Amino acid sequence: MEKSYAPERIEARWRQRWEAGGAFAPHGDGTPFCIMIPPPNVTGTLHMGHAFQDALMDILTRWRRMQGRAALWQPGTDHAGIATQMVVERKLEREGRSRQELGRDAFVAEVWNWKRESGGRITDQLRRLGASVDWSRERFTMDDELSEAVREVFVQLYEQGLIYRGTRLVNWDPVLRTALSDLEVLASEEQGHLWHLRYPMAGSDAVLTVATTRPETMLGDTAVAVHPDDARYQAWIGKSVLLPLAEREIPIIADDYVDPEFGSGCVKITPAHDFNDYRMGLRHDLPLINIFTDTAHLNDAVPAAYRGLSREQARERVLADLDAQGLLEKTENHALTIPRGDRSGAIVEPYLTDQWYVRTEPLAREAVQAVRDGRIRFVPDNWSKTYYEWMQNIEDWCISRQLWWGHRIPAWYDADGNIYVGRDEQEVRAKHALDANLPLHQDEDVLDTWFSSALWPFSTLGWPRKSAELERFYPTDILVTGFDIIFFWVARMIMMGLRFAKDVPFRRVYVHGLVRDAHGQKMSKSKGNTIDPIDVIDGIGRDALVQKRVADLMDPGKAKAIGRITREEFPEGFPASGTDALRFCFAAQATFGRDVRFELPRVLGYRNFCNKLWNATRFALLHAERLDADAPDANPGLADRWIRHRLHTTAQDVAEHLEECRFDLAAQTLYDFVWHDFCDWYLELAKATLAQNGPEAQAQSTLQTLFETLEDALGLLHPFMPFITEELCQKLPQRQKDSDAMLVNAAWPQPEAVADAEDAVATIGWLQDFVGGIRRIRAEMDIAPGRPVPVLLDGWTAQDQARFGETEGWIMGLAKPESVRWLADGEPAPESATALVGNMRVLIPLSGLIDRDAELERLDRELKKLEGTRASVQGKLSNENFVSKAPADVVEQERKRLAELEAAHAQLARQREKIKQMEHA
RNA sequence: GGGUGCUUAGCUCAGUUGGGAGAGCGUCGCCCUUACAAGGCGGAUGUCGGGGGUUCAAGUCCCUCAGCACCCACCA
Repeated sequence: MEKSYAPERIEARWRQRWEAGGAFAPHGDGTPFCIMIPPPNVTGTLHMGHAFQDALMDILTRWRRMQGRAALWQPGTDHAGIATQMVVERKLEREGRSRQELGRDAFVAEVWNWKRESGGRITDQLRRLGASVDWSRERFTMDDELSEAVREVFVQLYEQGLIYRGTRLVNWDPVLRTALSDLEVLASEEQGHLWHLRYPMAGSDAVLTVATTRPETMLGDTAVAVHPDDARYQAWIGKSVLLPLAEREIPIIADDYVDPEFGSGCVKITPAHDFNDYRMGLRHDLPLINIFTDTAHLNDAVPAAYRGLSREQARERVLADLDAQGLLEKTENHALTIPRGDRSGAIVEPYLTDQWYVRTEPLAREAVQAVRDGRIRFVPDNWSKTYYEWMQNIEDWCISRQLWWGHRIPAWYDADGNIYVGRDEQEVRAKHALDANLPLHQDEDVLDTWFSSALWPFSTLGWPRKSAELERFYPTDILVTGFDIIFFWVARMIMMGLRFAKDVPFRRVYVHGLVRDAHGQKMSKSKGNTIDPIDVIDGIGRDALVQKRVADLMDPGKAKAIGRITREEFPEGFPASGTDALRFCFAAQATFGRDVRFELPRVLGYRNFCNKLWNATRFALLHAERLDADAPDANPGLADRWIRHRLHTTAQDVAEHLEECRFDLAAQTLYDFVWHDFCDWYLELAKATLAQNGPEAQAQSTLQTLFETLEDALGLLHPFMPFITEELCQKLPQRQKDSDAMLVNAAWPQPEAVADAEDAVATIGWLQDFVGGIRRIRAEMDIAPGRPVPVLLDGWTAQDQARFGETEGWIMGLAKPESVRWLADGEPAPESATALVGNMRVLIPLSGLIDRDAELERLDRELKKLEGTRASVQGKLSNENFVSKAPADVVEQERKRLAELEAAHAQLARQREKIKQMEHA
């Protein structure tokens, strides 16, 4: 066995063997357990967020599988409409081609090609993480079966009156030239201006001043509004102004919406290009004048001079022209929120179009109820508040997109514009008894990507067929996802699941935080602070890392700064940490309600943990030959009982934490057990036992405990660190017999409770104090660990003697005293350094070894600490209220504690006095 | 304007129903002790953001202020 752990040597082998062995398909007839992977973009690459999320899902899946559940982790990818279309369009652009040039069919074929080429990348990366998804069930949102589910849901919703086509203002992305849902629009706080424009009164010399942040839209104004109670404008209501430049007369109306305090108290109304104005237009029956093309250039509805200008050009031109006419009163700086498309970054334009909508209110009502009555639980629970908040204010969902990549809307039109919705053209013709010669054309638009994602929990399982998988695995057990898509995805899955699969899609939703960089910054390509999880696993050189970060930057000017910062932060690049260390790191960081900062040193810490585990196994294997499988069961020794008890409680705690999705606590518990209990103490104790010439039965008991504990620890760690645990487990002597048995298929360890654990815990604790005391004196007095020192014991009890009798061999091995002598009652001790074990004093005589002043200083420090604690306990106990009101057991505990503190203090004080006197003598 | 979360050691974070402030990393000292120097042993380090309240007792519950972050929202 290699002296050090080298992850790259073991991971590929096990990935291959697990998959070949069909380990990831659900098997057995245990209670089903199912997790749906949030399908990543098919052409995307794995980022830290995925790795984090996938690590957690895999921990749950592997754990449940080991518990005997028929576990299915359903994999697959999403077609990601806009994102994928943009990527392919950009690729075409580089090749000097364009989507429009190709035409729809050729373009879609091009995207499929792209998907075939690059679609395997993210699934390969998922494999690298050790994700135990059932690859045989991999799905894609545009698979035939899933597309069928999409059409089925669309048709049924339409028939239920929950899908309709409507003409309204939508969020229009003029760069992508498609409608967007509300969720795809992000508000960004930006610095702008507030322009005060003068609108002359019709048939009068007076002017009305309106304030606006978008002067270019004035060409589409169809009214000016004031507050009905605003004294300044009472006389004007009902009259009209002459709209400058456009030379149209528009009315002055009164509406509560207007805030008299803001600007001039007078608002221009552009119903076709502003959501508020649109609503006001409806209230006052105002005409709508659309002045934009779908690329946000001015159209023919404006005077010839402005036609064809972009929004930006139009603004300048309008302002200049107004100014020239003396109609620009003033310009103020003004901060405002600007809506931008989440993909393109373009300023979104409210734009009047025909789109398809889902009526969400009835669906949302059912979806809220499912969370209210606990059929779905958010973990942590506070996310349910966010969910309610949104669901109660939900707007209808615009589901049509003017894209080519996606599920085409199953609606057909005849020449008269009649709409026919159906599963396919044939069905539509049959259903509406349409003549075979009547020309029909299908809606050009595709559905919002999230429409098919919303069906994922049941479409992947075979719906609308009543498949066995659907029957077995739906509702799924838990969804693991980020808070950023609660609205996009989680809420919509709940709505669709309840309506079509007739039950909740999952029973719990575990919401994790965002993975940020070490400084708490969001990772992004443009900031140049992204970290590829695969690079953490395999390691990457500094220069390669820099190169990766500066490649394909939107703003190449940033390359230099990014390079500098990267070199500074990672002068050595990343060392290879291995998948297990990365996974364990994620688990350890997965606490509730907090984003996680990814710090390389922490991963390295867990790589060291892997190495520790590796070497602990190596140690055990050195003794494998001595293990006699046929040895009769001996009475387990003290240390054996102690470690078995610790193993038992560890296993229980880990399972409890996992039930509650406290991955951090589970990981911490395992880390502590393996490193501190098993390696630091038990292996050292076992070493001593095995080295001594004691009875062979005792050695065999130790060996049995050693190997069994190690095997169980590997089992408990397996969901977190699948590769190294599988590798090490195979090497254990008890595993050698059955070479086909893999840990991935093993049962979750359930170590037995130890009957007389209390005694073992107390005695080992006593031993730890004893050994620790001597070590501390050595360390502080600069006595080399190997140098033998005589030890005297004073103030001991029969119990101390009994315990020493049980642990003498270990103490001699671990603390290396030259000799141990029990002082008789009243026997004078030489001046010594002191440690306390309970009330017994462990003394190491000063002669020649110990610095008297240093020991006095040390004692003073100890005494001061004791005095501080003592004072606080005394304070409590001398408080009558505490004694009378606190529970009796708490009071009793404090009394006991005070007695202990006082005894300890007395012992040390006595010791100090002694040294002091001897000094004077 | 509504809503949520965070503030604990130099750094990153645990601290479950109120009852002796913890871990990892870093740091300091000693040690290449035959599983592991990616290691061992030991040490130091905290007005638990500020203020107020409830309580015998508050990092933990309540109020308030401050700072940071995020989400939602139609003020031109």
